[in-house]
Amino acid sequence: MKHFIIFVVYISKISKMNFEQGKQEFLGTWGTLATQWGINRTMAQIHALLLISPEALSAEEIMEELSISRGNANMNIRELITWDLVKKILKPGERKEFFEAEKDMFEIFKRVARERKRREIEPVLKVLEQLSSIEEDSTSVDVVQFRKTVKNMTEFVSNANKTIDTIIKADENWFFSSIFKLMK
Amino acid sequence: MKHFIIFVVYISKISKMNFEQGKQEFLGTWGTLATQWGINRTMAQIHALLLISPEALSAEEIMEELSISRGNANMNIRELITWDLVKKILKPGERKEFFEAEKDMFEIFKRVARERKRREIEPVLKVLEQLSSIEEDSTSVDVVQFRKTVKNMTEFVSNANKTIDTIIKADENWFFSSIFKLMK
DNA sequence: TCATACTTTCAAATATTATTGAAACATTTA
DNA sequence: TAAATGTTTCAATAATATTTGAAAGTATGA
Repeated sequence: MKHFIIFVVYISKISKMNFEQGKQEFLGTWGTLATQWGINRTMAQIHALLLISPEALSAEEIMEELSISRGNANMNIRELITWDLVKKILKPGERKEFFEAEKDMFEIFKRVARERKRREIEPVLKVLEQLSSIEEDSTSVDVVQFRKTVKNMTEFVSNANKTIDTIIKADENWFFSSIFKLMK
Repeated sequence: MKHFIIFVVYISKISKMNFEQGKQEFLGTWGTLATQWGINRTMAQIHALLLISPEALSAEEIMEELSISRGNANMNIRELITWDLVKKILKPGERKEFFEAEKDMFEIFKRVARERKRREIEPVLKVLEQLSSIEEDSTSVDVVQFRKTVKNMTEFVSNANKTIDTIIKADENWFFSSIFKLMK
């Protein structure tokens, strides 16, 4: 009996979702996902909120909707702006700043790719380059395997880097249709 | 003068790197990178250590080399095994378990892609699916924009998911050469 | 079966990262 | 210029995630 009730509650929870619940679910899911991606929860939630918002929102409205502090909101909005995912809007006659998200998914993807490339891939390539020039003429298996690993990794990361450049320049339809042609 | 000395120290640091230093730099860099990717530092360092090691290593050797505790080593080795990046080796006559990493970079990339797809993309698709069925026949701009966002996102994530499937099945040379052909 | 050699678990300690909120700072308007 | 209205900063605090290490668990072989 107990299990039956739990089951009914569960079903009604997923099937009778209204707008407000759907919205909360969306913001929450996006936030959780972001955590796994090394982006912080709040930043992702603000972005998600702006994505589903037809109008640009003020810092106040964002704080209110997500129940977060002024400082937190400010920091993460700024960060979203440096990622080029959100822009500041000044409405004529209003003194307040408003914020609006880029809404095209492929565009979002490309901007995230560009930022991650800059922050992660490029520094790694620099280190790998340095490592390929260690001065050790030992022929021990350790050194040999180290060299081999560094070489393979450099090659791979450098190819991946070029691939990302391609994607960044690509147009969505062209990109996916090219990829899907490759599948056959 | 002070700056000159700092400069010389810096240059000698990057140019006179020997094997031991190079190794530490490699382990450290890989660990840092992993943090940004939502993977923990130790897991990445163990993987890196096994990558540059010509022989399979025991838990003891891993603990020793990375100065980590037994529990930590064990947890992260197990996690690497579930990601299919490391496998257990039983040497005949030895009672101890040894561990060995997959060394082919493209293979590593594919296995990480497979795992992340399973852990991140698929759950998100499930949520998006649910969200596209919210019962709200309001025609408010909010609801309209919400529907639009969910629809676009579903489409994009689903294409990305298929793309990852393609990559997982691909062979390295074929994949990169196809991508590079697209660039022209 | 028991001693031994090894692996796994998990609660507590530690380290890391995110968040708050009040104060400082900046800009606009009367 | 002062008051009003916003924005930004940052030290303190809270929340999360990682790590330790001792104890429990397991498999091996004499």
